[in-house]
Amino acid sequence: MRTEPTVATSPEETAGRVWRGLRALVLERHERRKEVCDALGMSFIRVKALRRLAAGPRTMRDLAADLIIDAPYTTVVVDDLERRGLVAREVHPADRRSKIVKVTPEGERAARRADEILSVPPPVILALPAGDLAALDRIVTGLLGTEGP
Amino acid sequence: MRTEPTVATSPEETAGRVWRGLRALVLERHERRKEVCDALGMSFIRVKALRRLAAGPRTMRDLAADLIIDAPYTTVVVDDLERRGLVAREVHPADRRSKIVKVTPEGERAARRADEILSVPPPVILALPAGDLAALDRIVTGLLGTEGP
DNA sequence: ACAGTTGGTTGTAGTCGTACAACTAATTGA
DNA sequence: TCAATTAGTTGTACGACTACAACCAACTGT
Repeated sequence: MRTEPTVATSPEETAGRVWRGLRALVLERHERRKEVCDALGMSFIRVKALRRLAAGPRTMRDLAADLIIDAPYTTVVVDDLERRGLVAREVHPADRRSKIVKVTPEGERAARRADEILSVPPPVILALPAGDLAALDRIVTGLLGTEGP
Repeated sequence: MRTEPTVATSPEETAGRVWRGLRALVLERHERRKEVCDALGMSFIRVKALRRLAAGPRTMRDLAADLIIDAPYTTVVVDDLERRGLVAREVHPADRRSKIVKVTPEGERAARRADEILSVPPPVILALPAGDLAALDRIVTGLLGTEGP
């Protein structure tokens, strides 16, 4: 496998180019937000909330922290999802102030649908030679592993 | 260099995992929008407009197409950038209806500043082994090349 | 027991972006 | 020449998100 630099040699420069490239790929060429929002008929923050909740029930407080939105707006978002029958609030057994928000079966389906849309890789990635795809897979997995959760 | 799949073997599955990983990396872990907006004191669409114009003068119409916003809002955005002294409108020599928008020297500086912020790669990418970084560079460059401009 | 804190809700106000309608000025084509 | 089109501007209305203030109910520590 060729590993010579594409243009520049300095690691900083290369890393910068790689990063700009990744941003272009994800943000400029293959943004799927509109697509999911249209498909589910809701704003992206609601989609994010739904997917987050599908990953596991959470309190309002934790959901707010995950989405980086404040408590009042979390109420608005969850109210809306609840009205649609996609999530349900339950009182926390150990703290009656707190609510645990769970996805309903229908919410589960909607979240999975969103995941599917967001997961569809752009054709260029699918068209990658097997070796490159495997290398990319290994590197990206590593990049995610060495960070946060 | 190891090229064995990280988990699954099917190319579709691998491509899906890679794509989700790239999205997570760019959108969830290292979103720089807020940072640039704070630094330049303007909304992200204005930053986008400025960077686009810094890449070369354009008519209002073309700028609107680039940013995927409608004509009236383009006027609002360019008005704002012009009030800040970052861009200037000139009448198109061959069509007096049309305006050509150019960045001023100050606009040029602001755009470069935005580029710098957006280009700073996350530490994990900088920490990549030289071989992986080179491979990533080559693959990403290829991915961008096989698509649009 | 009770002051202080926390989880959640309600309401209000402001910004940002989207979508139209309506208009002027300039250009184009029959 | 003149109707139709195009480039840009102005204005208006709306939805989505942000940020506060104020509030209630429930919990905590002393």
